[in-house]
Amino acid sequence: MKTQTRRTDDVRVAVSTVIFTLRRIGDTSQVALPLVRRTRDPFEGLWALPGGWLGIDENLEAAASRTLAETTGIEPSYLEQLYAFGDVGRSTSRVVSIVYWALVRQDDAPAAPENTAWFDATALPLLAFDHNQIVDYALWRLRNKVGYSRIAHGFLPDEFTLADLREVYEAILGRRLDPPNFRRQVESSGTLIPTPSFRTGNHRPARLYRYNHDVELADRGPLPA
Amino acid sequence: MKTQTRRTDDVRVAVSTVIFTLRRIGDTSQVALPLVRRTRDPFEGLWALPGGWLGIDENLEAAASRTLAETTGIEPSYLEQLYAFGDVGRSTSRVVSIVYWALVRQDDAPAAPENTAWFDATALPLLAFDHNQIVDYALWRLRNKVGYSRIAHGFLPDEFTLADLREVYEAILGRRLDPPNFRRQVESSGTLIPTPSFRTGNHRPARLYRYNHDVELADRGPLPA
DNA sequence: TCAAAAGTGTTACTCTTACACCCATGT
DNA sequence: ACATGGGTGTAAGAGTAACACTTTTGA
Repeated sequence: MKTQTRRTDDVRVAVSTVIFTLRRIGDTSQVALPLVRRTRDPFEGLWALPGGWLGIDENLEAAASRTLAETTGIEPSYLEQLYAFGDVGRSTSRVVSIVYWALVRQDDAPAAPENTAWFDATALPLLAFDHNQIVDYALWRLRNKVGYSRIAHGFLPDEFTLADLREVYEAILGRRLDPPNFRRQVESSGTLIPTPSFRTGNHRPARLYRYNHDVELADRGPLPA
Repeated sequence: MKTQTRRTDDVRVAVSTVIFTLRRIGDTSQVALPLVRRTRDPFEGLWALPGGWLGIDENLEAAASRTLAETTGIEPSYLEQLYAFGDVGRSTSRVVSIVYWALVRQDDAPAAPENTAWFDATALPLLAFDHNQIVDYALWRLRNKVGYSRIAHGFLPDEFTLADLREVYEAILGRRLDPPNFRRQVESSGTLIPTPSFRTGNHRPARLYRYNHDVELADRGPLPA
């Protein structure tokens, strides 16, 4: 057969990662992500998700961690597989991209390396490949997951106030939440442990909380591997 | 470097599919899936998910459809990507498996080919590779998805009674549902269109319904590709 | 007429939402 | 003292679950 001249071995595997963080803009927060400017042929000059080829002795998640570290210089606070993209037409050669999504805390993020910049996740330019779709899908997953998991923790330091936590939710969901109801919901979930400390500021001091790591909160699904 | 002797090109891509159908056992239904007996070296003799190598000019979903057709001889009523498994140790050579899961209607399923058999999804033997984990994860997704989507339709013919539909739910969820409450829930969802026909049987005739394909029911997520 | 599934009605209970109101602090 | 965010109370509404009850058929 004619098609036998191109074999299975010609399919290459890449790993890319959608890395989310929270940026403070004025009195509110917004979801941001780092992109890398392409310096090679397909889509040269356009912004793209950080990624690279899968090493032969490297697990998928390890490859995602590696590209993440190369881009942001830090460890992710959360990392999960998003989807495998492998349509024939999505690149000039045949590439199957295993895409991960991750959360990082802005605090411990050093300056972005050369050719890397952070963008507002809700107002991206035209990206290389099908990366606009991929980011949209990752954003949808983030918004969805914040509703039933402790994913917001990935944006917060060890100790935080309920207002801090609520601000994370508001930035992800893109809408304001009622503070009294929010308090009761997270309190009744049993995932927060109150500390003896308060954060003092302009007004009444707010109690600091930390996450209860014992409560696994049915993090949804017998996550494979 | 030493590791440069084995390159990215040595990673091969396979596609496997978890194919669910409903089998009638006595007066109840159970979820079943086809497995293929391995005839080659890694795990020879054990049962495994149907699958094969990704063709160079073949989309991921097309590869899943192909292996599905080779195993069951029919088109799936539903097909969705499950997860990409790619740990270094999961096979003797380096293989990244893109796994799909699918639904087929038992009616139009011909006899299983050589070396293929159908198993009760909740009582599987030891399978090759990490396929037990994979099936567990697919089952979890199926049970989860039945709660918020019209996935049950994938097991039913065009016209069906509310008892038929409820039986699908009960088989997937593994528990009995209250018929009156079930009726109201599906009726209020607006996804069903009553037909003028009834199914006559031993007792009071039951109205036949069909799915309303206009209602997209927020099938959860800007599913990529 | 009787068994059994089809289908309707009703009530209790939980969860969500909206919002009034009090508390404690820095200025 | 007062503005402001921290924190409590409460009541209306939606959604869920349990179950009594009526309807319609074949045997």
